[in-house]
Amino acid sequence: MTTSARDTIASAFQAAVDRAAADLAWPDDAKTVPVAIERPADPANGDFATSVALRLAKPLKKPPMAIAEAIRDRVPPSEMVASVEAAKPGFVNVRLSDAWVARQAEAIAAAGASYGRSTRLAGKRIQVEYISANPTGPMTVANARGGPIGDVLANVLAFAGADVQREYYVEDGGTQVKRFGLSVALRYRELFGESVELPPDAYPGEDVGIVASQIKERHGDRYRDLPLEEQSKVFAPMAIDRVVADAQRVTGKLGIHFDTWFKQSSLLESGYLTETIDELRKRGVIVERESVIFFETPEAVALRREGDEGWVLVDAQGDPKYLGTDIAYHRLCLERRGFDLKLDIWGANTEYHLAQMRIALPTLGIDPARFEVVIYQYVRFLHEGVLTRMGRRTGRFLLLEDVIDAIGKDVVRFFFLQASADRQLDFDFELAVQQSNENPAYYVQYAHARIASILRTAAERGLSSAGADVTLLTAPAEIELTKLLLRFPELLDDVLERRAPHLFTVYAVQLAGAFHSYYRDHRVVGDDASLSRARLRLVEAVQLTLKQLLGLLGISSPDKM
RNA sequence: GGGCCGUUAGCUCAGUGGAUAGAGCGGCGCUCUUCUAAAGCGCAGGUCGCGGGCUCGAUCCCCGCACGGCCCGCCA
Repeated sequence: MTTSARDTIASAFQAAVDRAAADLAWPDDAKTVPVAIERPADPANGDFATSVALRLAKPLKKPPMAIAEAIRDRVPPSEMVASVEAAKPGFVNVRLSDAWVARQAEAIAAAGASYGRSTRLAGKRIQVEYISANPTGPMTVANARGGPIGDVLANVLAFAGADVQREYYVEDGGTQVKRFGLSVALRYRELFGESVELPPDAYPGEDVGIVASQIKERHGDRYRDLPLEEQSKVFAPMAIDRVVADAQRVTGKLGIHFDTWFKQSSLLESGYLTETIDELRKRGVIVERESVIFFETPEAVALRREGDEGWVLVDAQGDPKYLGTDIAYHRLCLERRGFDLKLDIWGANTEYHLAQMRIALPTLGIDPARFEVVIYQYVRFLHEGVLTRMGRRTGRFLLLEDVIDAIGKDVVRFFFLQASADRQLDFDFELAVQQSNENPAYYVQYAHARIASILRTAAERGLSSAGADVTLLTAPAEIELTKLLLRFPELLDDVLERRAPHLFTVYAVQLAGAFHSYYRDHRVVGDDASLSRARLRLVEAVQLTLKQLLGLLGISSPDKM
């Protein structure tokens, strides 16, 4: 269980403001001003600061510096704080005590694998659903982006004590699947020398042909004389099984291991969609026109474009449509499967669907706060020198597995987690291969391996950190490095709060850089045995933090490189 | 027509109201008889897309515009 230094200082600021408010009889509206804590960019301004005095100046009608001084004088004394200052134009700056910081190196190293862990989400059951690519083709770099994002968020939630289930939703029940079956059937016929014409909505990718050949290898001409429609029906599930098996292999290569591969077809077979529609009907949000079942509320109507027929849940043939199925699926997870929260990772093209879901789920009495979605922008790739959107339906894509095989899972994961999900990514395969040895992922791993090397050397010389006196850590670089370690718990809070796993990579590079720099200038295993022990303890803390980070990122922590 | 995301160094990107805007790669120049040079240090490189506004203070919030991507299906 780890409380961040930031939280501790924030409480101190809050206490100081509360006391000032009481002592000086501040009016009530002063209490609405949040006591925000920030980290000054310039170390000359200390380690933490609050600008609350500047914000209070107007409601209190007093000069900000006077308010800052009043707050400064009421910050409770603490062994962790070396100084509290009021600074122009009205900041209150706190500097941590070097001695306290140095002692944290010991605390961190002693915490071991529990460093950063908390129980704040204990008892919460959370399903994280990610990737869930249509089972109609191989995993591409485009749909892979949700993988690391979802996986790392799942890791962090679990690290904070949540009971997390990782789910891959296999959408094997829809129209696209029928098309896929048809495309495979046509390719199957082609293998027997028939000349076939692909309809415009068929899948053009070569992977379809591969599935067809696999079926032919396995079953020969057994299905050759069936009518096309029959072939499509027979081949669709076979093809999907193959694709799902591939997805399991490829996600496994990425270090992603799902707890459940939930089939949409099982939901449909269970009758839960019908039951859900009945419930929606009871709640008065269903209309039927010409045998088509629509979801309809004033909000839904308002969102529709002019001329739009409505939101179809089930068509006139009785075939369930995506919105209908997805409402039932989410209801199943939140009402029957017992999750307190469902966190989905979706691609950018689902924006409209998300708006629909946000309207539909509350009509079933589901608290909207229990359904959260992280949307990520698309990955484009360089195709014949031009940036192209990937799409299986266009047959233009870059296979995830090829990329993993070429540059390794650690680099792939790191790459996807460097940019915020909001930002579109461009992937240049050639460049990625070319630069795979000059990669920030290696930079971070190398720091871990270097420390392992130091520890080996120490062991050879019979030296260990046992009984280390970390108060000997007084060099500025040692204090700075330890302060950086103290940011790790803050970072966990930020990643959780913002659902922003990319913050980990940014910090990891920063921490690795600080260590590499320290390494050059400070001999860890040296002539002075007590100083060596203290420094060993520090680098153990650094290594441990790196290991926690890499573990959360799902990247290996090598002892040798 | 409406909506969502983006626009920061040559390139890829951090920085979600604070004090002098950062990193990696690329460029130039240094540093290995050393606990791992997959590293370190230095230099060069910016009208934070443009124009307004709110604010003591804006790369960050609001409005407008431009550019790029995505969405507005009885596809998923």
